[in-house]
Amino acid sequence: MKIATFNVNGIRSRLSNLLEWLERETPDIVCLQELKAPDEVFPALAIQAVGYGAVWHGQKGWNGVAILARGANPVENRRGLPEADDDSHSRYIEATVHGISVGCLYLPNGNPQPGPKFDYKLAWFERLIRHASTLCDSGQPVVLAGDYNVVPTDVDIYNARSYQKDALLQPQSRECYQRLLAQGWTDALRARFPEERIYTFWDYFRQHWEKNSGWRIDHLLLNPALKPRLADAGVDKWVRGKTNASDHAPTWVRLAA
DNA sequence: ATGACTTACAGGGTAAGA
Repeated sequence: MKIATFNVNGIRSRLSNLLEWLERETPDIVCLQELKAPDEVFPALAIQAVGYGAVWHGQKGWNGVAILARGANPVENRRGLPEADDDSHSRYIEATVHGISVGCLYLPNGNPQPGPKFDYKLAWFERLIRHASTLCDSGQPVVLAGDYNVVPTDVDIYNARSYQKDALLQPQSRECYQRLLAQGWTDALRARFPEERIYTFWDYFRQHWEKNSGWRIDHLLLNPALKPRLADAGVDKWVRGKTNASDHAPTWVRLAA
């Protein structure tokens, strides 16, 4: 079973790229972020036509998350994190698929920092950490996947010095990520490749894709009930190399059975 | 310090991304 996360940077602008990737790689479960579209225009029919059921949580203009399942309909457990009734950002959706609980998240960027956007990022992260604790200990297999907007270490970006003041590299952001992992989660890509530089995002500027000047910010976290099934992990870089690509590439894990 | 790109919203320039 292959589970992937993909920040599409606009589901309408990226639909043909998304469908091409789904048909070529046939992931079983997909977490999407940055739909940038209200719920009523989510392209459910086109996605269904290539064999996927979906649940989605969008909004006008930005943010937006969805979970797709090949040959199945995800059963939605929640939309939005607990304690976030006044949060207008669509950044979290959770569903059960093939016996696995799937949390799909789009963590706030937080730039510029310091400032209100960074405060919002850290507050959102704290709510995620509290909710993740119950998921981690549930005894059920859980994957928590998405665009975390955190560069975990200096090995996870092509040039950490250039971005020392960026919200994604701040000690507070990294400390939150480490506290999340300390609950018992496994960062699947880093577990599969303990040393290598692996990137999941290349911005559109200065030919960064062509020069492989990337960042690792899309993560798949497995709880202890799921970790024993981790068989492989990777990044579908070919998707980033297509014309009209998202600035992120699909990032995935393969599970036994 | 800024801008380099891209998307959405809107029908032009601004907000947002990371």
